Amino acid sequence: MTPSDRLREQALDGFWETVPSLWNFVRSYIRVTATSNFDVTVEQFHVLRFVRKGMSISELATAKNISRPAISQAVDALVKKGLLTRTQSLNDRRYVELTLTSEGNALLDSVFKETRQWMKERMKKLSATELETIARAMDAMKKMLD
Amino acid sequence: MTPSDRLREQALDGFWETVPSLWNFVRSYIRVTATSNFDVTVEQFHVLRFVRKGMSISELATAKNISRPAISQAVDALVKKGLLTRTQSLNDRRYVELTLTSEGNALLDSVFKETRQWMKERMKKLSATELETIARAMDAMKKMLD
DNA sequence: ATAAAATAGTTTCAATACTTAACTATTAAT
DNA sequence: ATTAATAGTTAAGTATTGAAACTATTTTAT
Repeated sequence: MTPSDRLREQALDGFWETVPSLWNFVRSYIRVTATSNFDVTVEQFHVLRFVRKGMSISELATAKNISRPAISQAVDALVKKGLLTRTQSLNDRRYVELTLTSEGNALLDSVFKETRQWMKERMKKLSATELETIARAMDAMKKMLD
Repeated sequence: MTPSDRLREQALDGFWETVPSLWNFVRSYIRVTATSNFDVTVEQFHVLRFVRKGMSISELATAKNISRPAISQAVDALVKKGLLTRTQSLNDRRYVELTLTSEGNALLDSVFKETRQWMKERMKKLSATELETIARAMDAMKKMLD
């Protein structure tokens, strides 16, 4: 085991002790906020999140690892709720462009804003140095995605 | 906006740009490993994960935000697959103790080992300094959970 | 000590979500 | 000009989920 091997192990241990529980914690907060303030499930909320990023039906299916028909049906429900709209793409008419309605956008904005506020409050426990370390660590971790 | 307010904002931006996609990425890898090497869904895999932590049916339901009956039925499926067993607790006979079988333990070990190896490989892109930063950042982030 | 309340889990059944297979419409490739 | 590939939908069957009602056990209150 080389020294840099040991460093990787340490970072990895930290990752597994922290990220899954923290993300689960944040997700639970989103769940409660989204389902109590608005009539959407967490899954529907995440569909809206991906739609705002500009994802198509197929991309959504790949990203969420569920079938295209399942996404198509989830989109149906969101269209019925008035949170997004379908329009045929002009460039390639096989595509359906998903667009958030103003209600859909407002919903996402509201949930995100509230979650961010809650997280910022929790971050008050951290020192300036710790906050800087986190910001730098996040940049480094991004490289694992390429 | 105070200076430490700005630091919190920066750390928060980093969090949102990194953690959801990275965790999703890792989860996808686990999904493929668990479902292709073994006959379990990701959800079932996560149930096994929580069982190994010693969680009861009710705790599992709370942690995963689904109903007790749903967990009870998911446990049924895992018992039928020979991955875990139910036994009445001796201390409090209302409780059902969930225990992984050797097959269940082997499955978790195998998936975790493979995932860790894959992550370690990806971490080779990172410098020693970056790895140290990540390890320290993880410790700091843990404090947000209390 | 005993009745009432609370807790842990299960069963049943109806509602929801998901998958596979077959389909339409459109674009790309040979 | 066919053929193949891509994007999405529909339909039908399967599997997950949650609400309500239930058993068994333990705790609380009287």
